[in-house]
Amino acid sequence: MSKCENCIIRQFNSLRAMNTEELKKVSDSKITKTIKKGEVIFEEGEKLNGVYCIREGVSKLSKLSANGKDQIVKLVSKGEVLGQRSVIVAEAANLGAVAVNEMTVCFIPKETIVNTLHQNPNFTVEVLRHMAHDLKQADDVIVNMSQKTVHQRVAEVFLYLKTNFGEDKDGFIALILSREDIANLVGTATESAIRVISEFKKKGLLISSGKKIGIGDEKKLQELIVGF
Amino acid sequence: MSKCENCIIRQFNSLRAMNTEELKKVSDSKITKTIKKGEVIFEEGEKLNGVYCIREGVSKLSKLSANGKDQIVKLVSKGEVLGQRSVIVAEAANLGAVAVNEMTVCFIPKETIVNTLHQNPNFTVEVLRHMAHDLKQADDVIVNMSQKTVHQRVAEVFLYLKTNFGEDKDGFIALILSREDIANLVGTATESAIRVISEFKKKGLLISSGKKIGIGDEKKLQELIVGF
DNA sequence: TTTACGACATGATAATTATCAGTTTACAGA
DNA sequence: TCTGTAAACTGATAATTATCATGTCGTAAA
Repeated sequence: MSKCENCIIRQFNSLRAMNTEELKKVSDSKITKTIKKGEVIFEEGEKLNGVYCIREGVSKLSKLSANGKDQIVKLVSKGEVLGQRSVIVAEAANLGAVAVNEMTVCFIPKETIVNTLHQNPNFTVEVLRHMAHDLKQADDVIVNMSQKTVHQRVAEVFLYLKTNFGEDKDGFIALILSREDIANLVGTATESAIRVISEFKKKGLLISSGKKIGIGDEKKLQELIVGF
Repeated sequence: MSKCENCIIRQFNSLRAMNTEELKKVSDSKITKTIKKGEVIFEEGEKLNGVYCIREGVSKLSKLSANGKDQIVKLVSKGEVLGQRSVIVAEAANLGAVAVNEMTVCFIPKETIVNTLHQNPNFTVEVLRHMAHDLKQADDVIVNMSQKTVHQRVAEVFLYLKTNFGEDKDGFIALILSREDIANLVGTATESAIRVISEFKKKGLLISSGKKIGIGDEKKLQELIVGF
């Protein structure tokens, strides 16, 4: 079993504020699991017994709305921690988490987290910082959702995907998402998302090959987002 | 000058986790101000030198979007603290704050907050709890914005206003907002908001007299929100 | 290879929402 | 009281987006 003390993933999240002793506790109590593409990590409304530290892969956090479709609120990937919020406030998960691709995660029981929270102020402040960052991002998403058109939001999603997940050698975005996922991320109907993508392809703003999609003209996409 | 130790407002926010000594420091360093309706407390992008604890009145937190209108992200009122997020991560304010009505606030310098954050874990955890709550709410707003119609969002806003700000003796919501503010809260054009309000009035879902608006049929509004 | 199915795609149409233009109303200040 | 101005409102129309219906394509299982 690998040791958390040596895990480089830790550098990217709040666990880096833990001391050696605390990390040892985490290491001893953690359970590493692999999760297949499409598998549910936890459901909306589920009580969580711990958090999931992502070593590999990407998860979508989404919420089902009354009309039957689910809105993807955010994508979470390598180095980030899933379920932190719910564990801290000790309430049921507000969002559901599903694996977008094959994942490797470390499950850390809530006791380990909560104890450290009350004993190590540095850790608490670090978690607070992350949460503050998430909150800012969420506020920005609210503004985007309510003030931008579907065209602009689609453009934004692809630039976001590029900067956060990178490109392969052929210039396609490394993270493969279904059109439906893209639509759920944008907050629009799947058909609408497909239409906009086709339009962007025709105009050279995007390129694609099968399910792979890449940025064709980043500058034009940027211009489109801010409004011609 | 009134003492923070005796301030009941404190009971509602994270300051209640401070000890006597810390509260004394806050009390000594705080500046009480009154802010007139429509006045700016801080602007989007401004560096904050402290937080504002609201003793009286309501503030809207909003963000200007490229198309010229600003989206109200949330309303903050008595007992809540403004600017916490920006002070904690030491970065410029992401949202601007404007007084919706006459306000009384206590300005607390950032040093006082930051110092306590590093010294009193209970305080930090309490702030974290509040932030976690805000994050959940923000996530819910994202889902509402992208999945609900303008009609549903208008209905939701009025129920929200009723539960959070109460009603006067005639059954009107205690907080008076302009139609433009309501539109900015809903994330729609002012004319659209006005039209929906008129429609709801005709159907008896809302009642109104001048700028005052009240709930006419709470049950029907609820049904409308979840989708008949 | 054939079959079946799900994801992708496109057309036609309807529903929702924004925009523009103009009118009425409320109300603060002269 | 009169007057000017901002907010509230209404109508007509355009733009955006959703929905339904249908067709194509690729791929995995038989």
